[in-house]
Amino acid sequence: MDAFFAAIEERNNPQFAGLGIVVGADPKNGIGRGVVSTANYQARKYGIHSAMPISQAFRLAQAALKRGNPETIFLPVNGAYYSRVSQKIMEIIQRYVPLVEQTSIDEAYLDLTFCADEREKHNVILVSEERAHPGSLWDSGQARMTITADYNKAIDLINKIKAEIASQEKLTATVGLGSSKLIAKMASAKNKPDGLTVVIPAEVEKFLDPLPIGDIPGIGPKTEEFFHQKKIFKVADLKKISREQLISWLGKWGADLYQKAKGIDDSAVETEREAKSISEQETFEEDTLSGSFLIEKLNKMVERVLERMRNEDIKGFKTVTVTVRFFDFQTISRSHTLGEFTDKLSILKMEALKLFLPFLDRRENPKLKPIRLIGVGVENLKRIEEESIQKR
DNA sequence: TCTGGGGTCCTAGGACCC
DNA sequence: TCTGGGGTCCTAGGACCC
Repeated sequence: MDAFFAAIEERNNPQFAGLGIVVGADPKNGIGRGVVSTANYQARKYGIHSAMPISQAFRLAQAALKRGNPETIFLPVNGAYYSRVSQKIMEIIQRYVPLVEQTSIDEAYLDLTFCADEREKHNVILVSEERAHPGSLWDSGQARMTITADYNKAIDLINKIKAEIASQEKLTATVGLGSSKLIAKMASAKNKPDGLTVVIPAEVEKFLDPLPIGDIPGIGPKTEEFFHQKKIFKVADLKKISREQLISWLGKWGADLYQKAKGIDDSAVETEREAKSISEQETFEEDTLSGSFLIEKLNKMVERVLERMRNEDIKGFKTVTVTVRFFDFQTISRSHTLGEFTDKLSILKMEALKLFLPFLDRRENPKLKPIRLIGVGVENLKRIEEESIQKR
């Protein structure tokens, strides 16, 4: 979905038409804590973007206004409402596509292989095998025609879904169509907003080669900087590095990246993905060492974690983690794994407190640094009673 | 400039077991 | 006196994603 949170606010508030919209923390006239969640395209013109400190966004908006640009509206994140809109969109998609993998509130992979009929499916398999073993079939006109027919069917379907999202929800999406999740995802980063980018198998390398390595999902600022030091800038440069070299630099991820640089990705579209952890955290308006304040916050978070656990039908947890971030952003976590599963509030409260208390004195906090954030989480989750597993 | 909140996956060392 | 190899689990931290 394009600028999802900001687009929803814009849709619901016609009086904001033409204005900049920034959804995120309260800027409090420039002294607010927190970051931008989503900026609409008008606000992006001023250099405002996701994850930017809200104070900086506020200053950019002020400067833009002085230059004669329209006003910028700052709005809080209404997560519960955005989730409901997200659900409606996923329902629209599922009316057209049986296999859908939702990866976040505003993104999903759609398996469109059913757009090929049996005969065509056979040919597509031949072609993808050919990709791994280059040879004659690659340029066969028959194979290419088949793919074009499949892709045209898929494109028609995508346009139908886009049109229905637009008419039902008044929102736009940008879609990438490709022969794997990797290619679809990278294609969907192009032609925003309201776009559709199609990369047919024959053009995968032509598409990837000129892209900066940072466009590959999983390459973030640290890995990008590492590669720049090695004079590797484009996917075409990355492709020349041996598998062994990448593994020695990056471990397991290196083997994965070696495949990705060549456009190879055989990961499946997974419909059922279950959360492996549940956590809550909060950054305070002011850094503090007040025990009564922090313990009260901790207890509230523990209650919310357990409530969410129950709402999601999770029967118990084994591991508790407490996170502390100090005023200087140093972040420390402490965790403890219990001998058996539990869903008891008293136990979670006790365990969280045991992990947290040392941070209030010199045991875990020798310089008594003020605390900026605390968090609580549970993992090692049990979803259903053991008996029902047996029955299934 | 001053850095949210909710997640996933990977690594590495130590304990422990056979 | 000088201590293997392989596996699993726990803990802490870090990179990354939306």
